[in-house]
Amino acid sequence: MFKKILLVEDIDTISHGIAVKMKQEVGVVDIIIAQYCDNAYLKFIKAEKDQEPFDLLITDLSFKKDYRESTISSGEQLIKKLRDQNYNIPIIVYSIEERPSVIKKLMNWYGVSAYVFKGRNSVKSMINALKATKKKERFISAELSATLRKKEIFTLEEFDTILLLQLSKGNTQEEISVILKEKSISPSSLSSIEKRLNRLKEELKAKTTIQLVANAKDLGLI
Amino acid sequence: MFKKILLVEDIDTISHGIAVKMKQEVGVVDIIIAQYCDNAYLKFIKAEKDQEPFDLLITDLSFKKDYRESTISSGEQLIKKLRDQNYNIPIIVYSIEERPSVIKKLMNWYGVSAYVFKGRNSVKSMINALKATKKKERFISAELSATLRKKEIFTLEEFDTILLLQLSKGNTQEEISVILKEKSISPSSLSSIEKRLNRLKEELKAKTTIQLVANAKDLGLI
DNA sequence: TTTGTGGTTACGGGAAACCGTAAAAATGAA
DNA sequence: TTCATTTTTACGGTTTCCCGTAACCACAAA
Repeated sequence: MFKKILLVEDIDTISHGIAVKMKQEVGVVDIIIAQYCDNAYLKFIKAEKDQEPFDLLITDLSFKKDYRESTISSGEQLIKKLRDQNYNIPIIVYSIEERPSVIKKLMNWYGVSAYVFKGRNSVKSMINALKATKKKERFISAELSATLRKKEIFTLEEFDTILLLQLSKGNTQEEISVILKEKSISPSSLSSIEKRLNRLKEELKAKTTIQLVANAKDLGLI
Repeated sequence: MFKKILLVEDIDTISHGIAVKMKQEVGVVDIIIAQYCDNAYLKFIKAEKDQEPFDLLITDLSFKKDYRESTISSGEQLIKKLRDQNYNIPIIVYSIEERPSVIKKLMNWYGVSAYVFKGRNSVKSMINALKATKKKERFISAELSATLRKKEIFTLEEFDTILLLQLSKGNTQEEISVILKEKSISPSSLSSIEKRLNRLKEELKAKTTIQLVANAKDLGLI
């Protein structure tokens, strides 16, 4: 099994929980914890230079901001940075993120080997992810594999995002029309705005514009 | 220190992490973990009946939904249910929630004794929370106490909450008026609804009703 | 060229929201 | 009880939103 693991996770109880369980259940020897992405990157590079590289990276995606300023602020950025420098270390992502588009991107673009969902069975999932990764196989938590297959992904175009954001900022449709014209974004007419909002209402099953914005907020689209 | 603790937390790595650390650092004897609120409630009641009650409740606020159907779906609902039945067990909330209104509500309305923020230092915070609770003192994580003092908090009356919720569900003001009349909630006239919405818009600095609902969502008021 | 298609814009009528005013009802104190 | 104050309701006028229709434009296929 893996000997030296770099675990990137900001919430301390989670990293402790993982470390303990991994040692108990899988016999991992050495787990180094980093609470910031920047810190993780430095540790990774240092280990490479010292000829004592990590053989697995487990990372969260989102990290809380605090007083420290950071250049790498998300797990995705960390992964990208490593891949851009041609480090092919196997990576397991451990996150509450469940939007298919995000997961697909990680698996397909960055060659992440496993995606473990932070949930009620994540210890078992993590063990399976480790085993699969060891065998150079892919792994995705059971809770997600279903939704990944089923749900077609619904993403907003830039224009839709602008509309919803402007509405949530308190601008009327007419004001938005003016703003769009000023920025010379096309389309900008009131009609087009209305039409687009209608389409969005259908897609997000909203009766009123208020509900549309509320739903968009719930789904994390804005 | 506390002898028998009920820990309500859905993500298994977190509950493991807490359990391990609490036993190591504070010498807690017995930690029972519940991954669902319903389950937690049942365990709590059973312990009371068996004359072996818990002497502390530690709970998360938000829980993932899965195939199981649940009647209590959030930590707040669980707390409310216990308090409504006059159980005065000390409660520590452990959550990533950082909106002041939510925290204030828990501390003031439900008499939660400590609020621990899920972050990089939450183990230490949790230990301090336990100590404070033992001494019947209050405790709030350092990261939060600052923001709590600064921002003055705005809490809604029940009527306001109904309005905003109905709006976010896609009902028009007229429909809401009908609904209120059916439930014989006073006031129920369109005029009163309009007036109340105007007041809310002022208080939440919203230009439009859409922004009002969006802001309310951001602040965790609905 | 014509024709068709997809996207944008313009416009008009009806619905809902917005805003001010005033009457009616409820509340509370003397 | 009376009187004053607050809350709730009713109503009319204006704005914004909503929705259908139709014109306009660019582009591509025939």
